Amino acid sequence: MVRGKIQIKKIENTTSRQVTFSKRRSGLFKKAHELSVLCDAQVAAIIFSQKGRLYDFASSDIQKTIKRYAEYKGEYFVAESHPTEQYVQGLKKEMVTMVEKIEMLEVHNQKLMGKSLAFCSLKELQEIATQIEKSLHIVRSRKAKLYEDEVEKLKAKGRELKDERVRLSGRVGEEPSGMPMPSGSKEKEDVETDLSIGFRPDLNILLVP
Amino acid sequence: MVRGKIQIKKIENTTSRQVTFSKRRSGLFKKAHELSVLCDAQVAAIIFSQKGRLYDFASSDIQKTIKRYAEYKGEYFVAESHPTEQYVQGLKKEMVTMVEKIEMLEVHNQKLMGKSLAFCSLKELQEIATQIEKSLHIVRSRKAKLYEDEVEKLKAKGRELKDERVRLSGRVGEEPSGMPMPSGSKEKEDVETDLSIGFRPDLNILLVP
DNA sequence: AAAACTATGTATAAGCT
DNA sequence: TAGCTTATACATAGTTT
Repeated sequence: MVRGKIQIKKIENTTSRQVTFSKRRSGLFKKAHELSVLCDAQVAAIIFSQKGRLYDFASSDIQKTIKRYAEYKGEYFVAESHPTEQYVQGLKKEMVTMVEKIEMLEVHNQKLMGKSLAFCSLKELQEIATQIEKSLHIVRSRKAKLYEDEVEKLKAKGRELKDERVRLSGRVGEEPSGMPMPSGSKEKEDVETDLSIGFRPDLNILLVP
Repeated sequence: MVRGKIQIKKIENTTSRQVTFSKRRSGLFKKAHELSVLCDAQVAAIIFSQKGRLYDFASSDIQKTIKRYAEYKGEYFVAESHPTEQYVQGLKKEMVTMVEKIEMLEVHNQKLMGKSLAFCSLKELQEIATQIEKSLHIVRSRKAKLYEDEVEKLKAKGRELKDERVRLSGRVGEEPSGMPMPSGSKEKEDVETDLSIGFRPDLNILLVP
């Protein structure tokens, strides 16, 4: 039995509040349903209880309704745990960093290639020149090393061939009707010349520091 | 006077439907408000009329409520005009391109600085060396040009100062009781020394190619 | 805690202005 | 079209089971 009209303010008694919540919640959803049917309207209602539990009602698909609301209002609502505007901002920030890095590298490259020097100070030019000289030295050393290795390989190959020839000569002695061999000195010259040709033209450039 | 209980189905009479919509809508919002106050709940209601007009109610900020709903359900609601997955994919693709460019530039830089040459062929080393030599030549030319310009400027300044001195000497002759002036030769020496000091130490480095 | 009850307040359909 | 009235249906606070 209702004693009199109630005040619309928070019900302090927990049990009573929870009961009222349950009753009025279903009443609200019933009214929402009736409104949607009677008047052919799209209705959605979302209720979070004091304890944080969600109750919802929608006359049709609640997602569609919320989406329609978002479009109507030109806003959007995103769960924190999903790829968000925040995430996109992060990507963009990263891209800005990368663009800066690319620009930095390009400028550095340009300077190392002797371009875009118009606004360099003498001091800066000196630093660049020093760096380039250092680089040149390293590259030339590396080239020289590679060349030496090649020469060593060729010499080894030459000795190998010479040994082979000696061995073959011995066998020729055993079998005098073998194919004719060129004289030892000529052969050696030829081998060295042939094998050197591929590198000699480079030597002036490669080995003059 | 209500004749009897009504059927919950669409009201066909347009006027009557609109009146009912208006009445029940405000009734629903009133109930929603009461529920939120009595039970300390977070309540939001969204209604689209048949004509597509939006009416909403929220006990607090409706955006917060919808966002909370999105988080609770792990869903998100996006207006069509907002950044899509497609857009994010585009950004990522761009980033891949940028990463590749950075790597390419870094490798190029390294080679120009004489690093990471271990796997370069002789031919490649030669190309790098040629590039570096070209760069060095350009940088040195530029340095020489800058230096020449500085020297020219200094010479001009020196001439200017000399002229000034000559003029001042003339005036001293007109007004013998003026403040004492240093001797002409001493002054010229001082000026030239001062102006040169800033550059002379660099000259040896700058001009020796 | 949940469901049922019931007296009473509230919402509202239809009529009226 | 809107606002007021009023009879009636409906919702629900407080109580009981």
